[in-house]
Amino acid sequence: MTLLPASAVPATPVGLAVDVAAFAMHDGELRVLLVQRGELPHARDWALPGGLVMSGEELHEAALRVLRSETAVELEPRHLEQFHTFGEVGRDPRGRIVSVAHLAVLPHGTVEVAGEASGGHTLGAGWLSAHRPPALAFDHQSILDRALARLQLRLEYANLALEFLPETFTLPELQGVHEAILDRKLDKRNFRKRLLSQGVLTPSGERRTGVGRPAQLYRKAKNARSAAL
Amino acid sequence: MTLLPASAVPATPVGLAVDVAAFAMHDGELRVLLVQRGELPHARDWALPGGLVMSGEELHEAALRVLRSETAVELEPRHLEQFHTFGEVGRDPRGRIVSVAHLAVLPHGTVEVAGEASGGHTLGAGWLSAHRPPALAFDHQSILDRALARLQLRLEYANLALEFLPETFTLPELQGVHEAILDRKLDKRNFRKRLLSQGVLTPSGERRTGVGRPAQLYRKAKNARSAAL
DNA sequence: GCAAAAGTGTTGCTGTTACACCCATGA
DNA sequence: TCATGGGTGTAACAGCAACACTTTTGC
Repeated sequence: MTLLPASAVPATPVGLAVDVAAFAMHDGELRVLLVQRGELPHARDWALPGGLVMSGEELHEAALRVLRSETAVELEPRHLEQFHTFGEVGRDPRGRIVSVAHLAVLPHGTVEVAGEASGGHTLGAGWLSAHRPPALAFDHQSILDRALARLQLRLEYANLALEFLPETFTLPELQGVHEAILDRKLDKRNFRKRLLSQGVLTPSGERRTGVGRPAQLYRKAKNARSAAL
Repeated sequence: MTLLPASAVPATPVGLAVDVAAFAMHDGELRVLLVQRGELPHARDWALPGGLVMSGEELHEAALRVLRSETAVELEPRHLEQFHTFGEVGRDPRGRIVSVAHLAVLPHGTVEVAGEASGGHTLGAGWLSAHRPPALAFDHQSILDRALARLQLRLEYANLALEFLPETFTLPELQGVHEAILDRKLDKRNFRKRLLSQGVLTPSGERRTGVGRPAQLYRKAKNARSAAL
């Protein structure tokens, strides 16, 4: 910290931004929130929501603001976490911009509202396939890749899958979330054994009826971690 | 990214810095490189080397520059990795400074040279106990805590312990590095079994003689990972 | 009674822990 | 020969992967 003049902070010509990879489940698929750019560079391409950090603003506040302003919807993430900072010199043709990338998880149902929105500089917003997205602007594909990797990590260490679901849910539903995030099928018996032995789920007594045999409903147990490293 | 005017990058009044937690082994102990501040705030307190990022400079280049300029020594890290970005509004009394924290590993022997140095604004630099450091300036204790946690993680996922040692080393020496990083004793037999079964070590044929029974020397195998998430 | 989805156990493998004695060398 | 540190094996346990059939409901 000693290269800093003791007086005031010099305005370095390095712009600081946040980008947000916000995930939710829709149609049994993992979706990511993307905005379609309305201006150059990369006009009409899809991009992660992002924007410059303001001076009095915490990083996570900037992430929330950006999420809301670019989608015109009051999104309430269940989880928000910084996961990497992207600062390669050539990553943005407009100048030197370093971006702190965030991972957000939005609960079930969120996906309904954000079909069409119009921030100032976007053509719209949408929830698109996270594993097979369209071509993305800037280095946003790298950011998304890394966000997915972190999300997959968090399945093991925290129980982040729970945050994608409503308060009560069935085990097959939870398994579906894991499968969507990992992008592969899991064994039903092993999954149940593992999850139930962790003791983070409590049966609600109710059952969900519908097609086929009714399923036990569970909810998150009182003692559930959420953060790690 | 859409809150950015398409023209040029506005100079946000947010300063971007890097801080570096550089580790090395000395006297069988894990040490971290600290500089003693020569000016306010926190004059005479110890701090991690750090400084503002310049506009054309990659983040890791800034980390290397800061490491060198504040210690007046040509340090050649074996590993350098960004691990978290610290941006809390009140973390620096001089203004809004967001800092991308880096973890560096320096090889055995490095510790000899950096006893006394004099960058412009420091009283000196030194390698101090990483697990029991003196009081640190700003939020540098939080940064160090997180750096240690990441370093411990990297013992499992990469084989970062190897980077602390010279090209050839004995198994007890390697175990010593693990113990110093984890700050606890390990079982000799289990450690050997685990490391040898990983196949990342190849015996060099030579033995190290000295006190007691001579020890087999090993070197890093050709196929060794170094990075993960 | 049939379609659809929920639920259930066992076996083998692999990795981890705990634990105590003998071996090779230099002084 | 003794002090010093290097090197070795086994048994219990936990966690994980593979694998197929029965149960409950709605129609």
